[in-house]
Amino acid sequence: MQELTKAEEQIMQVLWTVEKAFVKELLAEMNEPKPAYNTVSTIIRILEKKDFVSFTAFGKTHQYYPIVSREDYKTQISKSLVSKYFDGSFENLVSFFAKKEEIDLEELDDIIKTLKK
Amino acid sequence: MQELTKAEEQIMQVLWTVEKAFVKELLAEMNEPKPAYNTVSTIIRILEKKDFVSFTAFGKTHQYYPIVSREDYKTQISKSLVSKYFDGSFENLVSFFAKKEEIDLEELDDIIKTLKK
DNA sequence: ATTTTATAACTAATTAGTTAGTTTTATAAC
DNA sequence: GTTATAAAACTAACTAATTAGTTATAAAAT
Repeated sequence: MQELTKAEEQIMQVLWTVEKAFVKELLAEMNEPKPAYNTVSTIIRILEKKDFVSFTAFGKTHQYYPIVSREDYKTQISKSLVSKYFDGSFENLVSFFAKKEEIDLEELDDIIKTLKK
Repeated sequence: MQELTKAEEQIMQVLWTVEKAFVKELLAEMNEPKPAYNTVSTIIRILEKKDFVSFTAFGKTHQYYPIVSREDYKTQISKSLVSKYFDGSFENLVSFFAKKEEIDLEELDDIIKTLKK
């Protein structure tokens, strides 16, 4: 699986949210300043070539949908972050941010208890 | 703090490891295929402009060192990941990867116990 | 003092990514 | 059937990033 560029990621985030969409609909979901219709259209065709999206054709128009899930993509990029900055260990990441008090220990404790059941 | 491009990040990773270095030394630390000396030199000057590195001059030659720590940078990019993919919550990230069994629950429990002391 | 060497600085060339105009084509409206 | 419309496909222009050659300059060697 390849990495997404900034512009590609932006489109994917929208598509992951709406699950399927025509270019026009993607554009509608985007924040100002909106890119040109053709810009979105170009990027989605790049995403097609990268095998991140596919489409169903309705006559001439295409309804696009993700073929890489948000979950799979976030798994990949999280792992890449952990490998580059936390020695490949999620435990290191947790302990790093727990020390910085960015993670609540009680809450974490609850999460573990729930998962252990 | 700005984001690093791929090439910039590569140089920073080396510099963070060796703590201070002349261009020649950075190059020596890099894996094949090694870039040209001038490539490294250019990138480090970009990093200078971005305020990621500074240097001490020895006559004409510069010994570069990071002015943004690895810790600060990894904090930033981790937060950016969490905000984009985990709804801004580290707890979400932990629970996501715990469910995928990428994080060992016992180990996590130990970490929490240690930190609570 | 002149030549050599090593380095930073500058600059040019290339490649990757982004943006949007133009063209083509299928469908819809008349 | 011709014209209008809307979308994808193609393409060009632009911007950002990468790579490395050329130049200038300071220090070292002779």
